[in-house]
Amino acid sequence: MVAFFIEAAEMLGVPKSVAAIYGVCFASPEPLSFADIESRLDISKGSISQGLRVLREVGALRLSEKLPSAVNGAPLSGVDPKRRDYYEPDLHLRNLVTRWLEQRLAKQLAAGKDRLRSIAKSVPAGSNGSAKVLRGRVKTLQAWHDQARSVLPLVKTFLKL
Amino acid sequence: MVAFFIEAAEMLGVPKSVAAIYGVCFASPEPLSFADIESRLDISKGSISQGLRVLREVGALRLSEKLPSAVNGAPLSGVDPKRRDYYEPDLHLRNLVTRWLEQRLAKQLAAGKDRLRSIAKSVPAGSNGSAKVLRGRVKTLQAWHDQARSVLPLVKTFLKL
DNA sequence: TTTTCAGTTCATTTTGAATTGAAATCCCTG
DNA sequence: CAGGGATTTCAATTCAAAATGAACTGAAAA
Repeated sequence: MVAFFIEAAEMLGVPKSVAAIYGVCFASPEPLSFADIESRLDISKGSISQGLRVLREVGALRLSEKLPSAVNGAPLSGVDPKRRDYYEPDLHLRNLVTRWLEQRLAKQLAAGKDRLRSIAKSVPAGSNGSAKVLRGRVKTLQAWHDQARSVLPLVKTFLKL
Repeated sequence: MVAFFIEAAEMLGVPKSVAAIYGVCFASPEPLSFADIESRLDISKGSISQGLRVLREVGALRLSEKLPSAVNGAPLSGVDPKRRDYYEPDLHLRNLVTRWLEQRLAKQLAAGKDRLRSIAKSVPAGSNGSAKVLRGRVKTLQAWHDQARSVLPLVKTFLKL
């Protein structure tokens, strides 16, 4: 399961450790504590702390209010559970993906739009061959860019159904 | 223009140098030689050579058969053009994007499918709370995965119009 | 044939993001 | 409020991907 998330994350440019943390939490029926994660993942405390922060910020994990019940009779080691935070996945992958699209794609597309505008302005106006070619190129870029922007909401809509 | 491509590339996980090379070629009305690229980009020969190879392999650039005509009266420096290769952008951006989707996304999604299947098999069958939760999680994952797979062709279609 | 130039290769270096680990901080509890 | 464990912080380290550049290849020119 962890591997599954790591692979997916790699493709989206999310650090492995973050993916792994989300992975173990997602794969656990009971909320996990910091220590639980540490013991399952062979990752430094520092990374875990940071990873948890990111995941909380993004809304991928949330603090579970109810303490994990001692499932299967296992009495939850000897530690006082009240002193730890327990994390569980916030189960709307949908929202995660949407948010990701929003952040990485939408932002970049917006920036690109401005840049393209200024590029367009700087293209020579002449009617000789070169100028024509260049204007054509810019047009191509703009067309592609517009398409990308119009696909975005489409995808978002689709993922919501 | 180069910056535009570099930004886009960063998001897709393409090396900067490669994006830059494509950028200058895309931005030039005349095909460019190795030396032209070198002079415009402050990038080492090695990187240029490798970048050109990648871009050729991917079909993003092609060798131009016609030598660049001495445009604007500029007599094309003093060098013998016959000894150089000249590159011009080839694939429509559309196709580039499609190909990228095909390679990175489609491949990963296919792999994920198998992995998910084997995950599903390994989930305990019991009817206690934990088992139920776990089965639910796997279901969620599968649903999400299916959605992703169904969005892909949609996007491809859309980008073709 | 020798020379010269265009381009390639690949071992090495650089770079920057991810990770670590140890010190600092927080906060519960006696 | 002191002690101590849980978490955070952040400077230093690691590590993989990317870039470099010197040595090499091969083809054309002299």
